[in-house]
Amino acid sequence: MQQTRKSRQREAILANLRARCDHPTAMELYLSVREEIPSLSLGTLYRNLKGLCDSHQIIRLSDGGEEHYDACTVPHWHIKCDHCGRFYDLPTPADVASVVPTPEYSGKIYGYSLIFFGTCEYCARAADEK
Amino acid sequence: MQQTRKSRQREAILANLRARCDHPTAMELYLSVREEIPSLSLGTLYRNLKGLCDSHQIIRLSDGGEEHYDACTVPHWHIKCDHCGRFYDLPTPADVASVVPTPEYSGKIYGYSLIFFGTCEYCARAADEK
DNA sequence: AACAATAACGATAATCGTTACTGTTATTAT
DNA sequence: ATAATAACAGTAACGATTATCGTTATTGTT
Repeated sequence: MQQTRKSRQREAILANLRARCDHPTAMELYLSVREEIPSLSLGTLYRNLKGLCDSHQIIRLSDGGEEHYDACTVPHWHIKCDHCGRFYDLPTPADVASVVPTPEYSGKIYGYSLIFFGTCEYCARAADEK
Repeated sequence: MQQTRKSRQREAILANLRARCDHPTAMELYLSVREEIPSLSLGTLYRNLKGLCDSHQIIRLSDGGEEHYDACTVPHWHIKCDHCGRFYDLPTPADVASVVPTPEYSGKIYGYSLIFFGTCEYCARAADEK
């Protein structure tokens, strides 16, 4: 069995991720949590991220390359910026469940990931200013 | 400049991917194309996959772990199976562009990736039979 | 409160998909 | 045919993630 006991490390990781508005990579999160727990091991971070994902306390965002993590588990959409590679939340319809219909399928579907591609507002603005 | 000349290798890779209905990983595609061109190098495969993606001739499907590739560039949705890890096409609304609205956003959005999660019909059937 | 069982840790090695490098081959324009 | 160089095969390097292992800390039980 895993993650049956509480640990200072896991609580710090989850608290850190919840406190921020970006969608950090494992390394970004690692460097940040290390400011509170300098002895934190990278293996511990990955192990806890995996457990937190498995227990649906956090969400993993994928688009090739590094994974990003999000502590907000309410269904919402993201944009992945081509320039800076970061993920940002998008204003998501309140009735999000009815906007994207679950397709007819003989298997089982329990959720989805919707990632828009483009240029984030910050990179777009920077490009305009050139 | 890249991919200005044609090559037997790239043509074989693209033809192979177009001829199949699954969404193979790089290694699955590699093993398959090697049956036609035994000398094919893995580096050549990756280099061409990258170029074909950049020129929008094929699509890359990501959900952590390995990348999968799809030669069908018409917008359509996928399901990623939790059990076997494979991607499958989903019946996608004909008016797909109007189903998912492009969110209000001050950056630029040019497309999206919609991946449903669940159990594919084959794995779901196998589980029922136990 | 001390003890025993073991989940979780820190440190580090291993894994593995992907990318980069290097000398050779093949395509394309002249 | 020739020259320029894109693309290749083979292989080394890279980097994010996972696994291993001996130690530490949490938790239920005396």
